Amino acid sequence: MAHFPCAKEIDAKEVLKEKGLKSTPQRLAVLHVLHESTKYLSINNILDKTKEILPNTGLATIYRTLDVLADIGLISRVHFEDGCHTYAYSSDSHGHHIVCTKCNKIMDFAECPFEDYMENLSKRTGFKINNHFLQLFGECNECAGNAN
Amino acid sequence: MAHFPCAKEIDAKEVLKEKGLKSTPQRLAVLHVLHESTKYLSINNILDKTKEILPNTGLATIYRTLDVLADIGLISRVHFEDGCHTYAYSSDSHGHHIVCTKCNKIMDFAECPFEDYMENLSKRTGFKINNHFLQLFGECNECAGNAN
DNA sequence: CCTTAATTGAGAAACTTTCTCAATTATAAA
DNA sequence: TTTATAATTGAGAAAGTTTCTCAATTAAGG
Ligand SMILES: [Zn+2]
Ligand SMILES: [Zn+2]
Ligand SMILES: [Zn+2]
Ligand SMILES: [Zn+2]
Repeated sequence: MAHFPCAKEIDAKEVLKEKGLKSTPQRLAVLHVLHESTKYLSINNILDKTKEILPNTGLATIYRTLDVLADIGLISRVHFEDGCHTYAYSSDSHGHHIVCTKCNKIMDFAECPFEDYMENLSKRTGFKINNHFLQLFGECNECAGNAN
Repeated sequence: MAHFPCAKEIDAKEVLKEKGLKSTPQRLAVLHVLHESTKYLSINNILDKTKEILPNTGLATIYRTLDVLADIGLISRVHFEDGCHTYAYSSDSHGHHIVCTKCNKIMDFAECPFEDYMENLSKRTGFKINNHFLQLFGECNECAGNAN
């Protein structure tokens, strides 16, 4: 709630406009919730936090909004080996995530180690590679430091 | 159906035994279905194909079996940017997949380009990286060659 | 063979996601 | 400013997915 709207949310209005989409309070609120969080959030996490800003927000709107924001690259879906459908803010359209498996903290890193590797792999496999999905799991410095 | 059981399925019996799990016809049939397929398969794909071998197989058994096989590394879950929960055979426990987005064909490649990169990234982010998830999307040689 | 604990099938229950539609609202044109 | 319009929303119903329960079955070891 602290600083709303912030620069990122003003940018978002531009992106929405470019795509011919409306800048609704619901969309900005959901984006704000994800932007403010250092952890990945489930659908229900997002609904609850969005309702703190806009109490009447409906669940269907959350689903629709997350699809819209993910499609235009303002947020990312976060996948886990045994189930997915959580979401996180994405600071960069080519952002990969590191997830702390202890406290759920999430960090995105923009640079990508794949550019070279791709061509090589393309040749060997015969696949024309268009896209990739990378996610790292581990422990953040706080959690790795703690004995618990 | 062609060659059942094949070498891979005999190996699977060993792995199940090591873990104290029973080698049931259902588990071997599901593994066979995934092993035989060149494409990733949804839960319902797997149920249908398993029923061709064991007609009474129940849906709950498919869910339970996929969890077991994935936990012991004989198969992998395949994730997509906008939804997941499909499955594929995994020839290697550190196997990453390339998925053809036109025909759903899937190929796993065992070698991993990350070993070096990890340490570097660990230092910069402060995360202790334990695990990673990588998947590539593109077009297989057949699909890339065809105009359609 | 027996025994025993693990596994299964079936359907119920719980949970998640999508759909429908009337009411509302952001936007741009007048 | 108003006004017109198409996009978006909330609510609840519907559809779809996953998990649970439990009696019956069965794999595996003695
Ligand atoms: Zn942490
Ligand atoms: Zn990348
Ligand atoms: Zn293909
Ligand atoms: Zn790897």
